[in-house]
Amino acid sequence: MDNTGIIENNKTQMRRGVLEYSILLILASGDEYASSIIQKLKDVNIIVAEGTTYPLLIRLKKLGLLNYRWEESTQGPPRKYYMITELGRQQLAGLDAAWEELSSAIESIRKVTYR
Amino acid sequence: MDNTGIIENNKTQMRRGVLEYSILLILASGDEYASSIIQKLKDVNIIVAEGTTYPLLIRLKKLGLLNYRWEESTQGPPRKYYMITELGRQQLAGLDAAWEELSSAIESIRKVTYR
DNA sequence: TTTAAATACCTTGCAACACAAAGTACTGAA
DNA sequence: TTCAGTACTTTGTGTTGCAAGGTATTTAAA
Repeated sequence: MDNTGIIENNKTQMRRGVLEYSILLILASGDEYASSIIQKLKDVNIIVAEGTTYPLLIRLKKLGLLNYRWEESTQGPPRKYYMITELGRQQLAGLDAAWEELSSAIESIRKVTYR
Repeated sequence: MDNTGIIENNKTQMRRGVLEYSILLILASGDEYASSIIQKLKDVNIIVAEGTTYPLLIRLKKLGLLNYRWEESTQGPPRKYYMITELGRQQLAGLDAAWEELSSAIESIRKVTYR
């Protein structure tokens, strides 16, 4: 049995839960295109694949949390810059609360365990 | 479009990521049976369904992270007490690190956003 | 003795979604 | 005109949370 696999798999699971939240957070401080979002996440050790990010952005657009505009690049093909909508900001506030609730829940379980 | 649904769905996503971790944490401080684990999670506002918990415990058992023993109850049917194995404790240490990495990642993105 | 309520555990089918892999398209330099 | 770099997209697969429905045990009331 591959033990590192158990951990790796679980890191994926954890990442999963906060991906939408992270992306909304990033877009709340400025418009970005997909590759740049992926890079910003990588900078804080949240590794996410293209095949995850693109469909997710499309989904958030469909839900009305994001919009996008095309913008020329000086290097390479045009970029799809995503921006957060008013609805997106409202939802982000809810996710903020959800994150705080969750992390304080985990902290309280950890306290009991590592007394 | 049902907006509360977006949040609810995402809380589910977040929960998802930390479920195995929470359960290992709980079992690291003492043996418990499934209903009791569900209740302890509910106490810290992590709501998880039976249909999630039972298959998960079985999976963790198969992976060798948990074991169980049957124990009579003074009220109702016998209970399946789960206990964490040595391998489980090793994996838990890895999940601890993963959790700290993830939560500090989120905090650093939040700092940029809410300057 | 039968019925009901409480407790506990388990299974099935569905839907969501992360990701690897493969593909399309644009640009500029060799 | 070929290649490398950048960017966006789609398909298929595997995992897994959960609602719903089910089985089994115990105790107590009717």
